[in-house]
Amino acid sequence: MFYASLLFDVCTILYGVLRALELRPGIGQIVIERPTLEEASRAVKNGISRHKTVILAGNCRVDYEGRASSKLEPGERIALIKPDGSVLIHRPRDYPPVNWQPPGSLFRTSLSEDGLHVRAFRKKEREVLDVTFNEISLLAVLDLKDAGDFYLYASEKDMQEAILVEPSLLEAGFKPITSERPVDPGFIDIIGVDRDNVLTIVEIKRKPATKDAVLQLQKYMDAYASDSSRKVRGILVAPELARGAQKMLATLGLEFKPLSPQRCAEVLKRKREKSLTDFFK
Amino acid sequence: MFYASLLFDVCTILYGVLRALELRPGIGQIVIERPTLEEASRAVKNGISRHKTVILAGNCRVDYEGRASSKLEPGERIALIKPDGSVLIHRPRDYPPVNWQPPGSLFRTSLSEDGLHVRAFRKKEREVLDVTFNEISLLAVLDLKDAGDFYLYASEKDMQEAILVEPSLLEAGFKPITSERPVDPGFIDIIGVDRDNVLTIVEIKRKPATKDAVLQLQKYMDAYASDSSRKVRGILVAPELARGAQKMLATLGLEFKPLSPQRCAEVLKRKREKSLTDFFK
DNA sequence: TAATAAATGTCGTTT
DNA sequence: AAACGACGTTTATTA
Repeated sequence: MFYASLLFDVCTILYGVLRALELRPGIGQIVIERPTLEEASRAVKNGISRHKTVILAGNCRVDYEGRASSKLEPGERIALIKPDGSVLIHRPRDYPPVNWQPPGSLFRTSLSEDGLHVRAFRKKEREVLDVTFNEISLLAVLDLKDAGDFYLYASEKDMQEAILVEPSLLEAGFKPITSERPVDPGFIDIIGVDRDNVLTIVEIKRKPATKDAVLQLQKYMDAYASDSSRKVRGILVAPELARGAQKMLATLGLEFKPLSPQRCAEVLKRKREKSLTDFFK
Repeated sequence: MFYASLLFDVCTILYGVLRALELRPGIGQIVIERPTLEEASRAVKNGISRHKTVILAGNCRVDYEGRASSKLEPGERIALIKPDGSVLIHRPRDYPPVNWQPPGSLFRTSLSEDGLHVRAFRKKEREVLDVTFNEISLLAVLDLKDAGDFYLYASEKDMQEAILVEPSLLEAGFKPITSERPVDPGFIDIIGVDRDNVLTIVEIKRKPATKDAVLQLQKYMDAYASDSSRKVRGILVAPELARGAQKMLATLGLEFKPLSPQRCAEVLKRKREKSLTDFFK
């Protein structure tokens, strides 16, 4: 056990020495556990100037001055500095960063008797973020290559909007009248009339519609059937019908229109592009 | 050079072996560069179950399914997993995470031929975040201790609100009438009457008030003096008066009330606590 | 550049 | 549990 520990320390020291001499080939990243503040200072400066992604973990205090002021007393946190000039200070809890600076920030790194200062400031906005580390447990300078495409498919709300701007997504001749109409149990997604002027109630689900969804639509139907003897159609819109929903739908005399959130997203995108094209011609 | 590289590799391997055997004493954190997926899997599982903070950097794809759906194609990112069950996926650019999961998420980590899967899900919200790493450049399991207090001092808006809910912050007997009133050049922060029913215009600054602030208040005064012969008081509220402002203030017959954003923040906090107390009694 | 609307907004407080 | 408002909101879109 003792020898293992000793061996480990020897390895760690050699590792550190070689790292400091930059003798490790072809890595493109720097990772140092418990670096000295001097080591960290050099690496951070170098990393920021070369537009790398820098991670610092350790004991720090944080001061912010801008639209408001804030002071965060010492504790162990993670600082994430990105090549685009954004900074995030994360405590070991909570989703939002406790302090931050948006992209475009400028940096000044310095050493003092207090510790390692990293200052991120935006001149125009007159905002300054100051992080002072007095102990660093982890330093990482990473060279992240990320060109992956990001696709966000529509939420239920977006599906609703897609049908409103392109009613033929539901069926030819459909005309929306209102949306988000409050009724007894909740909100009807869309109310409109079909090509034959028949009142049509639309319930939208972005996932395979279950029996619950069918019942929900039926409730809305009941609310309308009660105060009117007019014929009313009910259409359930969803990417697909879950098992069991088909039979219930048929029993209640309701209809189903398959529509995927992806499709809606595409239609909305095309509409936006079209309106942009129209604007320029 | 060759020997240095070789030596480095030997150190790295020994380091890894000793790490795997958990023979390193008294560190409380695990940091591995370019771990195997198996190593990473074990460490991540262990780290999450023991409520540590986990950082993973490397090539991954991300899928989200919940209120919306999203797909992020492969690229190098940083995953931050916190002890409170929050997850953040950060690309090497942008302030907001490209994907995330709020606190309270549950985790399932697994290995497949695709790579290392980390799934963060919230059952109640029916939201699932899936991150799949096929290559990991850095793994860190940190034991962050953070009990530091965070103080956010009020913004100007908050100072306004503090005076509105606790008018005696300005002076005894003050009664606010309107806030954010639009006038010719902009908005008057607060209009009210003092204990003698004299119309009072209040301009708030969260920083030492400069001559500009005095002039701004004077403009508002003029706007009111023009259509009324009533006596009107003008009070500048700020933590202090900047050099030069004192004389101008006296010349124009305006007044100054020192008030710090900190003080306002305290008052607001106490008010909130009080309303909470009232609720329970 | 300023104003407006959307967000997987999140995060509180209040009803 | 749902509703309402605030946020150092941030972000993108549009005039």
